[in-house]
Amino acid sequence: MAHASTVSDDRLPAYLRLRDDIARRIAAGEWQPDEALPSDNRLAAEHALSVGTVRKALQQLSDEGLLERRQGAGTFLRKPAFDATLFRFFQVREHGAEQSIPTSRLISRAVVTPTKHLADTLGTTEVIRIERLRCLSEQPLLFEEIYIPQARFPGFELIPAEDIGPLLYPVYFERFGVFVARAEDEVSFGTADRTIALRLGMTEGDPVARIERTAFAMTGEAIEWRVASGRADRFRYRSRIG
Amino acid sequence: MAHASTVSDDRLPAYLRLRDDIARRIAAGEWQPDEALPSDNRLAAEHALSVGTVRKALQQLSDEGLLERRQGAGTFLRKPAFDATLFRFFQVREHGAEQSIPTSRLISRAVVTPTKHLADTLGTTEVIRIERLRCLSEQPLLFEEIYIPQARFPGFELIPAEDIGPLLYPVYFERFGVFVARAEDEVSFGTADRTIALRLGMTEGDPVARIERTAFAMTGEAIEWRVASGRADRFRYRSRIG
DNA sequence: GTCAACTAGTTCTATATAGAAGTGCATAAC
DNA sequence: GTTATGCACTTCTATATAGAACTAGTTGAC
Repeated sequence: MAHASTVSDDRLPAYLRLRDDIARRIAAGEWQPDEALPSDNRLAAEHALSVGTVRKALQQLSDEGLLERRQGAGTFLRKPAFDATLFRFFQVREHGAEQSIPTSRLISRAVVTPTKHLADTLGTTEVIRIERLRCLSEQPLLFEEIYIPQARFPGFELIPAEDIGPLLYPVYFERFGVFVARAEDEVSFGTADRTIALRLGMTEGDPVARIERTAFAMTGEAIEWRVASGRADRFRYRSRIG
Repeated sequence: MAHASTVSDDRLPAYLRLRDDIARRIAAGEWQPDEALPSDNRLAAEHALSVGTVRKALQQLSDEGLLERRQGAGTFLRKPAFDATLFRFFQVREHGAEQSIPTSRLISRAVVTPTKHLADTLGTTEVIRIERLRCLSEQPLLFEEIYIPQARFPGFELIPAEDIGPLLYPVYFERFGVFVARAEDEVSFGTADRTIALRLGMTEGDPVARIERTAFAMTGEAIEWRVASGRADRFRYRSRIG
């Protein structure tokens, strides 16, 4: 097989080492979304483990949301539900209107030198800066500055803009194998500076809501830092606790 | 034993029925925080199940955060970490100051007739309304209106104010056996009306941040609805996703 | 008194096995 | 053609067992 470039700690129990191994193979793109993995029995035979141990590893990956186990059918790679979990804020509060996904427009992409705070959180001094504007029915809603480490996303600034959809995390995953497992948001309130006012079509000093987000990979390292600004009077942020 | 007033569906697998049974006994206060539950072997014998099945039930409760399993020591009821999970917003953003828990002052408690929206979410027409003001070093920070169903919290309005600490969820749990398992927050920005401005010592029309929270019990029913308002310029809300 | 060794009891890991429950496809019946 | 039936295969449930890893208290040596 020899599919593992790095190897789990030998002192870890077998089911955890198997979990890590499968997680790596998922990240390496060995299976496509909705494609069935080998069955419990096959995996047990291949790894010389008992079925119970294999089940324990797969169950954990299923709990973590990477896999989906369908009784009678098989174990499938789940296509990450990015929208539901990581892109659920900023619903426009119209009267009866249901939330629709805003359109996205890339404004700029460039390699920049980060501030010290940014360099610390991303752990590198070479980052790519992305500016993006989200609109809903032609109305500018949200202006985003996004920073990602160049080492993990080589050539991101060269991807044709039309290949980048309204959501970035799928792009991270499909083109760079980087899976966003967790994120931390921080919501605060402020006023529009010159550039934000320009982008959002407001006047300087108007109230804006700001979301600072740090996104983490499964390994725990910070993968992205972004700050999004939008009109405060339209802002609505939902969060589930527990 | 006969400790179960209601009983799980017979069609459910045994490990789930056991999980429900133990969850009920926890809610009924059968064990104190940090007190050890019976061992896997004892539970297996008492319920005429195998140890593996018992372990599966306890593991699930451990995943849900109700229990804590310590190898070699036993299985313990976890004291709910209310502060960390459910009361972590509204940090004052001073320069180097670490966050400290604000003091709380109850302003009023009364049985009121709810609005239609409120009656729908709480599922009753008899609710108790609580007004509360949170301060940090004498500075008013946050004004809260809290609504709870009278049926689940009978006599809450009669509890001496000095018996109610700075956090409500422990009171819900200890005096009424209601455990807040989950909550949904919704953050938005607006302007201060007359009463809010009065409570918070600001002038009418100043920007305020608003957090609407619906809290749910383990059974899934809504247990509390509250709206908290605070100065927008001091506001900072943290949220963890994934 | 102090410290080490032992011990009973606990959870954790791993294996093996049997059958139930569900899926998807091929084949047969009509 | 359409509908059953059967079958191979999958995951799920439940049991049993053996030993490892760990905890907390007791006993014993000094």
